[in-house]
Amino acid sequence: MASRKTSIMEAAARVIARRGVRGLRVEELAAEAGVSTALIYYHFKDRTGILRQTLEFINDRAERYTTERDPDAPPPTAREELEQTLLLELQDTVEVRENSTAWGELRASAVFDETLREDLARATRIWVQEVAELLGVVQPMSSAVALAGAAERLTALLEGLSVRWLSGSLPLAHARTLLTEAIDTEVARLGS
Amino acid sequence: MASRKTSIMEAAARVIARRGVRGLRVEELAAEAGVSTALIYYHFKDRTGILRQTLEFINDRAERYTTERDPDAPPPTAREELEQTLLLELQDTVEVRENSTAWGELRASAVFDETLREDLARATRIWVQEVAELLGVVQPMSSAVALAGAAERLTALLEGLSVRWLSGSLPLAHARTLLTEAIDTEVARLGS
DNA sequence: GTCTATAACGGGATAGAC
DNA sequence: GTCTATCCCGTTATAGAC
Repeated sequence: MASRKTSIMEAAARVIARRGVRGLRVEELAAEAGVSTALIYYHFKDRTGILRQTLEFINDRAERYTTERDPDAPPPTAREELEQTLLLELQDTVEVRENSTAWGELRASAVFDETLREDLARATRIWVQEVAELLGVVQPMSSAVALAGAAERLTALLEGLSVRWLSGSLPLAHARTLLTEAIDTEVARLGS
Repeated sequence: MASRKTSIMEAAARVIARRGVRGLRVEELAAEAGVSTALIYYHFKDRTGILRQTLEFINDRAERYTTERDPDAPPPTAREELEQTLLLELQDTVEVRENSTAWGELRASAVFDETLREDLARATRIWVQEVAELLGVVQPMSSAVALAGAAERLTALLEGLSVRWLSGSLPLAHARTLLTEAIDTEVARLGS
């Protein structure tokens, strides 16, 4: 049973996807959640508290959708797993949109907010490491440096494609194609 | 002689680089420019006017630094020109920082602001086209589609690397290395 | 826990003198 | 053209009833 607090965070995720972190108005959030602003301040200390806890909430959800998989399907090959992991972030579903939007906002905000940088850098490092490991399974003979480089390029490219998609400069299908081709290229590069 | 208005826009560029488009406070801009807020409203109709004209001003400057070149140096090869064009955006100079920051802000804002999207998409298209043409000189046998794809990947990657740099997740030198390697890879891909 | 009503404040914008 | 002083509104945050 989703608690009141949880449903407020769900509403906050929707508002953030619509207005951005910096565009979130407590009053709009209250309307979206169907509660009063006072209740929001009761559950979250202040505006910053709303943001902090909601971003954490969104991050937890992201881990879920990133790892969930149909239990009856044949186990994916390493290459398939790599593609799926990366392409998952380029999907037009509510959750992915909310998550990518929030991530992009976090990234953009960190340019001007020192306090966000460490968290963001750490999360980025973990993500890059994850992709590097998948690449290592696909191309086991590659050096650690080469794997790290490929992973950094692929994840940075994904971030770039993602904002272009969300900002209306690139159709989703095309973004997916471009990313798939980049994966091909990087895998080939590691193999040569 | 830089007019008062111009020096306000220069100050605005600095404030934007420090606080972002959405973080610009007219009062802070006034302090930075050493004038009163009223004078700012005298020269620029309103906050939006400040932003519009300053972004235009920044854009004009960008074209200058993108195309300026030492007249005594030997003419660059097509490959060099390609690398220089892209790597120019990854430099720790005041102007590039201001410009990349502003571009990133524009990109991030467009996710939530319909009115920015068209301009941004057009600017992106022009930039991609430019890079595609340079790639075409390096690899003349490539199809238009392949060139466009490579250009889209390289410019999207550059945007991704740029925010990572500005948000403190990636040292500048490393970003440059990653981009150079990506250029290598894309050029090789076109040649194969 | 949840609401209504309102205080408090930050920041955009303007009036009017010089 | 430029300043000082100030208005005014949107938004965050809280007081107090239920």
